[in-house]
Amino acid sequence: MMQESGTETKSNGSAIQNGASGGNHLLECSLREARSNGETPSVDIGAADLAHLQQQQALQVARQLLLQQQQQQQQQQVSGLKSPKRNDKQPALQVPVSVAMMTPQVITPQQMQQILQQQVLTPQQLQVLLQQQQALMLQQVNVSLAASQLRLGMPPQQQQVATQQLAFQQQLLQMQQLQQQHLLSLQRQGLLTIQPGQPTLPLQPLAQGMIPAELQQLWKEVTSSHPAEEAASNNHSSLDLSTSCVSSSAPSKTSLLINPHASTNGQLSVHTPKRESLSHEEHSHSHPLYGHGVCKWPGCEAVCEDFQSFLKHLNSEHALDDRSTAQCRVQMQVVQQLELQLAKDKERLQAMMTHLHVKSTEPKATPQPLNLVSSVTLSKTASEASPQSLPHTPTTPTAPITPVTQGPSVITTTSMHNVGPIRRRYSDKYNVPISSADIAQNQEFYKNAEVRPPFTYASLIRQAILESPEKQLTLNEIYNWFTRMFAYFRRNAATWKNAVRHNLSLHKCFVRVENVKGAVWTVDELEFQKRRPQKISGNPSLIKNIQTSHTYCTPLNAALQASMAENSIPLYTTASMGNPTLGNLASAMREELNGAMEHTNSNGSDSSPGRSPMQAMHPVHVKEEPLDPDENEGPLSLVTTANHSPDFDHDRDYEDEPVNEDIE
DNA sequence: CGCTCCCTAAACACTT
DNA sequence: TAAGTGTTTAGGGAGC
Repeated sequence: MMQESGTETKSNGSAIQNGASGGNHLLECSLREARSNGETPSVDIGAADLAHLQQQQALQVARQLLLQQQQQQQQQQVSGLKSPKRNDKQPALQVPVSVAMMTPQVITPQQMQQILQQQVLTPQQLQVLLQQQQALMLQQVNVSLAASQLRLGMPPQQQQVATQQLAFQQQLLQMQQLQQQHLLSLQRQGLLTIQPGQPTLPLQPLAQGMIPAELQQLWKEVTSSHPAEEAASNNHSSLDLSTSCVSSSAPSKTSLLINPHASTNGQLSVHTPKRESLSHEEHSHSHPLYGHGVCKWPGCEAVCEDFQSFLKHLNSEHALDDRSTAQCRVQMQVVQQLELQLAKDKERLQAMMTHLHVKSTEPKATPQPLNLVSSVTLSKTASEASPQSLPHTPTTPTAPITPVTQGPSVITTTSMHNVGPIRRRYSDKYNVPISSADIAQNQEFYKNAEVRPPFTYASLIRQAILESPEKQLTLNEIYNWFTRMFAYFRRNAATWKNAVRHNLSLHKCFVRVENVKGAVWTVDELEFQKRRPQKISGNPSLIKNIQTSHTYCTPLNAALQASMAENSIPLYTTASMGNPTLGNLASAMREELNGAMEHTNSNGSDSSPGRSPMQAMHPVHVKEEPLDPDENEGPLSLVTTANHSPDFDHDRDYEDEPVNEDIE
């Protein structure tokens, strides 16, 4: 029925311009890529810095204990965050290290030693304290996350801040990695032994009042029994420390100088006072305790002109004595606790990933959730996420997640690639909002698992087209996109291809543009938006989650985004293709949701002020085929970055598979 | 219950 | 002629 008019519309629509935002797109993609790789824009953290971090932790531990002893009970849940305002112009996460330095604590080296020698630092205590500190950091991260989520609605300056916060998060990750390396090295050296039975404490949401700076101070006091030297090193120390601690908060500013020498996997302190080892390492300028002209002994940071002087300093100041021993012990425990914590976090991560992967299958009450994922691809996906994880997830469903993710019944193709069409799946998902996390994850997931994506053909087609540099694709290219992005579509080509064609013809939102070489398909965003409204209306949960800020064509990017928009979020506009960073993906998604909300409210009245889908979107008359049959790389790469899945490469498989057979 | 969406299947015409 | 591309029609499930 709509056909007739549709046909005409289509031809007309083709006259529109082609919102080629390719340039932007690429740029942003590269940005995203960088971020997604965990690369910190302007800052690097060296092992030395890591060492500092650990030192601080140790200090905190020690001090904490002292306090505990002195005042019986500690107000464990101190006022949450040290840094109240995150939205300030200042990098939200500044750790007042330098400030702390000026306010010496009252812990003498003797005290510290005492503590250490008395074994006051039980693993549990250490862990608690460490966790508290970590919690603080996590809080900071969360805050920054929250900030980033709001970014879209922020003024430019604030967005910068948010960006910095992102950088901070990445640094944290880096630090964790480094710490891990460090721990491993320690283990190798036999300096660290892990007690298996050690209880692990749950990460506490609220951080103790202690801040890194204080720890730093503590360390200082404990270690610096040499006023003169301390004075000399003070400058440095404060600088270095700020580096290690604060760097994150002000990446751009601080621009940490990580000395290359110090990049020795953080085999710091533990390496200590062994002369043999010293001489051993003498010939290598990369002494773990020496870097950047500074002694890297925990809390020391004495300036040493050259390696020789450093050795001298090391032997004289950090000889085998009680103090050094105590410090070493602290360090060991710190490391140990960190390791435990790391293990725990890893476990948690596994569980999370497992849950996310399986969850989609849960709702279906499928006999074998795991099997949903094709045996072939599963291995891949699963292995990435978690080794053995998948199986036990059923139990994990947590309140927040499970309900939300419930919708998309994943149809397994595994055994059913012949079975093919499973209808209800779609209906299920329609009303189920897909969380950003889901999407992000699912993207990879669908690429590898032969699970039917919970998106309509229309949305997928649209996404495919929008992701292409020219915002237009030939039918064949669309096919390719499907097979690349979804393992599921590497099967039953006849079926889904027919569906694709059907959708292209049926929906007015898809405009066919005649080309010299043939025809390409473009998206008429307006039309597309029009048909969205109804679906979403029934999505209370979605609406609930939606916050505010209308986003104009937020920068959602990934293929998923489109799908997302399709399924639950109407507002998606191409104009938004210009996209921010991966880090903002989540926030972007949220924005998307917001948009959807509004859209819903306005019920398709594509009146969103900020966006102008048509302009940005509409295909211009195409005179020449933008993409070669095999030019899929173009759109593909975009997708890849967009998906923030750096490892997109690994889904090469799609190429060898059916794709070829389908595509001549 | 009717409407609308969406999916799948398939027939048919046209083009390459 | 075969294959690919587009268009239509039909039937069915599902949510509102």
